[in-house]
Amino acid sequence: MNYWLIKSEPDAYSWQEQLKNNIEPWTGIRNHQAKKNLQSMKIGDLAFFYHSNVGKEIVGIVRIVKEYYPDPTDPDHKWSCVDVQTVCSVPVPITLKQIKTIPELQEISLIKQSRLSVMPITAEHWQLLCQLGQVSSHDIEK
DNA sequence: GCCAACGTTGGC
DNA sequence: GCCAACGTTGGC
Repeated sequence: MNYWLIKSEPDAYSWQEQLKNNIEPWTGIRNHQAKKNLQSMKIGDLAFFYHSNVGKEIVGIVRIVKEYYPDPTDPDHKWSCVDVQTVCSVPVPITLKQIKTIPELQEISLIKQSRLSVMPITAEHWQLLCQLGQVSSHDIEK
């Protein structure tokens, strides 16, 4: 079981839309490092849903429900995507500002590689972030 | 293969 | 709106 964080600009695709859609193909990734991360995702993996640019906070949790397959939005058929399903909202959204104040979280890619849109999160960081967001373990059971 | 110029992301 | 950090393109 791996943990991830995926970014979306709410102007382009927001958590509110994700709540409505429930299952959504995570398309449009056009960066090699992000692609590598998408490729490593397994069914059942969990990912934080982060609002970049507007909000700048972790607002939800999704589960990977379909592994790496060709991105239908790529005319060149070079890039791929995964499907994610809504798991739950984060009761208390975790802001970037807050993350920056926590010494244990200074190493996460969200801070160290601010441009990366799909990144791994360690189990330790995942647990800590869940505590901060007051996500109960009951919320993320299958 | 190097590097300058340019484009994009995303925080501030 | 600005800018830092990348990524990409194209001339040499």
